[in-house]
Amino acid sequence: MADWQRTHTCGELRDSNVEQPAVLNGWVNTYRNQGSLVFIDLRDRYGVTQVVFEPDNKELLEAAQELRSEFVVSVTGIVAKRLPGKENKDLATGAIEVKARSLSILNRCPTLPFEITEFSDQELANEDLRLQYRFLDLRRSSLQKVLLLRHRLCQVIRAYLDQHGFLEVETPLLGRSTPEGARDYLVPSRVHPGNWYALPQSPQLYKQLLMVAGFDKYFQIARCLRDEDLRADRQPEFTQLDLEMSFVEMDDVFHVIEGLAAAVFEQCLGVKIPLPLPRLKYVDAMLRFGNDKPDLRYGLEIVDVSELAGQTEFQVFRSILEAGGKVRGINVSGAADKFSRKGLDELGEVVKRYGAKGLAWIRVEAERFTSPIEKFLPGPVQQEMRRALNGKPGDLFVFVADQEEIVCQALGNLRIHLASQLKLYDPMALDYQIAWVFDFPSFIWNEEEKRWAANHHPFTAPMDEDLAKLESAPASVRAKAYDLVINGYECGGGSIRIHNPEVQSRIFAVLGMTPEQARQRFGFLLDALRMGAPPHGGIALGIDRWAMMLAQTANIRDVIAFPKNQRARDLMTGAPAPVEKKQLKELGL
RNA sequence: GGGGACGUAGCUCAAUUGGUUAGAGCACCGGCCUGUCACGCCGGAGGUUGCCGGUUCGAGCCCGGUCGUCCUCGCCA
Repeated sequence: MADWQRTHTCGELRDSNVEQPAVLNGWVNTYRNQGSLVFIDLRDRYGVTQVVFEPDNKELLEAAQELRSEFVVSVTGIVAKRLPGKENKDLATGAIEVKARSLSILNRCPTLPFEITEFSDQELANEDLRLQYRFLDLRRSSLQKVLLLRHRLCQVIRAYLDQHGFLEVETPLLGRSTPEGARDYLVPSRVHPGNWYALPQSPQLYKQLLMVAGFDKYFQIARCLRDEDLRADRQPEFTQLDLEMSFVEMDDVFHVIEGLAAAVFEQCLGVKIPLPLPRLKYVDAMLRFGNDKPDLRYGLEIVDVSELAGQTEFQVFRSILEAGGKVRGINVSGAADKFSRKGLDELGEVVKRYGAKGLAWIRVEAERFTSPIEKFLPGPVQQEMRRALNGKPGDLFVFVADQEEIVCQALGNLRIHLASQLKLYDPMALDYQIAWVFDFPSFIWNEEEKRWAANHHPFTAPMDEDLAKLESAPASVRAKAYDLVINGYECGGGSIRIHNPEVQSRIFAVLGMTPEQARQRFGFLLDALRMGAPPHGGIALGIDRWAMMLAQTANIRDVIAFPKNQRARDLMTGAPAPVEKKQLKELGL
């Protein structure tokens, strides 16, 4: 061992180490020069330890005075109890300090583009600057904590699934493009000019083939790539816990994942998740929350008042109902005096962003309503309305009338907006409302391409009782598909798969694929289904989003060591970047 | 591709209605300091107000364009 190498980390020295010699390696976190006395806080990923340079060794003191933030140093010294009253209770190592005997500067550091040390009252530097120098940003303790949490998450998953008999298997990154679904990232083949690999959107087909091969419990922590536009919770490459089981139905998948979720929150955060998790049908989620991934940390449920609206004299309501639309509302409890006319106008702007024409509102008072539409509401209807929305004096009712899809979108997003504006939940509380959403429709109509598209993916099994309606009424076919929702984020999704080649062929047909196209694209799957495929199903959990939940951040870049920016660029390396002509030539491009 | 927000010192921000030499804190440099811990005190340096153009006696501020970043709609089986 070289004489500069550490004997302890910067987070481990305690009272019990007093009078022992120690060598610490780390970064100068802060530097305090008092003339004849220099203190430095030495930092590594385990913690911070105070080192003191005293005047008895003039040469060493002078060397210490050269130190600056983020120098990498090795300090040899003796662990000492701090002077009485000088302990630092904010520091795990705060009872002691290291009295330096020698100092070796392993590397110097210029003034950095931004400061590493985080202060509560100082904003972080711009994110693009921090992404450009991600290796510096990652020195921040809050990011180190997040990556630690993410590591713990993956360790808990591996341990749990191993204990439950799951086998971790890797599947290819270079595969075949499947035109259904997201846009593929393509990789040109040098050996086969004009031919292309696609990077996987998910290991979906491979894991099904593993089931056919008999690996009845499989998992993989797999990178997935989709060439679509980014969001605060979406990166072009992301990580899924991909999992599949044979001889199972929905409840079996739910059971495994519920146990896993409980283990994750217990072991990562010490939070107990009550099981079984609540289950919500898709139609109910859309009705009550306007959203298939509802945030269940707060109320503000949506109530259908179409029938009552039909009994009013309000032409806006009546004409929309006659056109087959819906009128739905939310009781914003106790909010009657929290919104001025201007505030209500702003809520109207929110719903307009989602296609609604406007927002009707009622302030609930003891005896009557105050509202621009009050005069259109007969007394008995007002009483019924009050009852339907469980209105009390001081409440605010808001309504959107439109086609059902727009009502859901508008009120669903208004609900989210209101909850945030009225602070109906604490984003920093360890409050996790986890639920299953199931009973999804199998197909959605793609107006642009004038065809049915798979709502989940084309390998999702329809409900047995809906099989007969596959060709005659695709819209009414429900799927054996399910999503796992945490605090308003879709954190997982899966399904029972089709294991019957005929059903699979019928699905391809509904999706507008000719048998020849189906065979050309998915022949290997159809063969596999013919050759002894067991019933199977599974799920994929979004690891990045789980990490976001654990870390309580709304930004996916916070939980990825080297993320892309919103325009899919890596600001640190500059990728994507041009390549040499020679490289293109080799690829026949 | 559409909508919105933002861009001022190395960093975070300020700059009244368009009006003097664009300020502050942190960081940086020099000096002082024997118990600091976001040390303190004194002094100093640091600016193409993203970029281009326009309006004006005068632009950080108004207008047009452009670049960049974030949020969002579309998209994400």
